[in-house]
Amino acid sequence: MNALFETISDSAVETTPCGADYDTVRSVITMISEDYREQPGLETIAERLGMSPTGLQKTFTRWAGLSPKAFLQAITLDHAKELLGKERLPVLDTSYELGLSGPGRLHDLFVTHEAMSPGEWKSGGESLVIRYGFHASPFGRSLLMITDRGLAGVAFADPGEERTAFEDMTARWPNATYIEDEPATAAYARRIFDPEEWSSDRPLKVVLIGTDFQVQVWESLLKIPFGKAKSYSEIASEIGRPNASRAVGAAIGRNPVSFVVPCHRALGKSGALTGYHWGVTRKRAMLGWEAGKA
DNA sequence: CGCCATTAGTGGG
DNA sequence: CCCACTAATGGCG
Repeated sequence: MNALFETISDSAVETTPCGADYDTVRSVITMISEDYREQPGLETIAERLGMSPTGLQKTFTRWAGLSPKAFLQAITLDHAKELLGKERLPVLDTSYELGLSGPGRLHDLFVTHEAMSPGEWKSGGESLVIRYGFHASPFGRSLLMITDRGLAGVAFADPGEERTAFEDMTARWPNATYIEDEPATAAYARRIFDPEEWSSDRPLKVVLIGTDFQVQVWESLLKIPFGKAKSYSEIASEIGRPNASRAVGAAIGRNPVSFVVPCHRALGKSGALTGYHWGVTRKRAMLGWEAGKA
């Protein structure tokens, strides 16, 4: 497929992922997945970005935990189908599965949640006080929004688009009071984006603000383990509306707590990445990033 | 067969 | 009316 990616052997790098790397990575992902006509190789991409191939390789690997080549494999249709995979129960070896349930969920961002129904945030969030701040994340700049009941919003922005992301979020609860409070949101940012900080002892408090249907869908997303995925129709069945897969898609698209409520783990039944509110490129990045940590 | 593109049916907001 | 869906269908290697 992309022969040039094989020319440079891996160099395992053990550094924590740095937010700035995402800009580089985003360009790479875009080039290899969207410029499919030319199929640029690592050397070409590095040149376009003004980097050396080895430098690019290092940056990419530091970010993803995966070489570009391996990353590419992790976001193919075949691999996506495997993520959807039918819980093939190894009938003979239950102990294996039990042993796996620990390490298998090692990398979950544990979340406790409560719902805030439209009745509660009536008239667009009249009495809702939301503090917000922008922070670096492995997926570009993120906008975090918190209430006294917990994390209410996570959005993403490409460079220069912060304003758009902010307006997107405030439009959801137009009458809420918004207070910039970066120090307050910074603690959340660290917790959310660094897997080292994930622990079941200290779950992250999230408040889901939406309709009953939406909240049901989002809760269902929270049950998908790290590094796995489900189809929209599976989720529809799970909440007892087997024919509502399209409505499920719409509800997932309205998920205000991106990444934390893992909307990137919802795929089309065929394994296709269909869509993502903050850009399919970012969805690819999240799935590939998870593949590198899983 | 497999891989598109098109169509019709779909349910929530 | 809009939509981050999907199963069915028909065309084309």
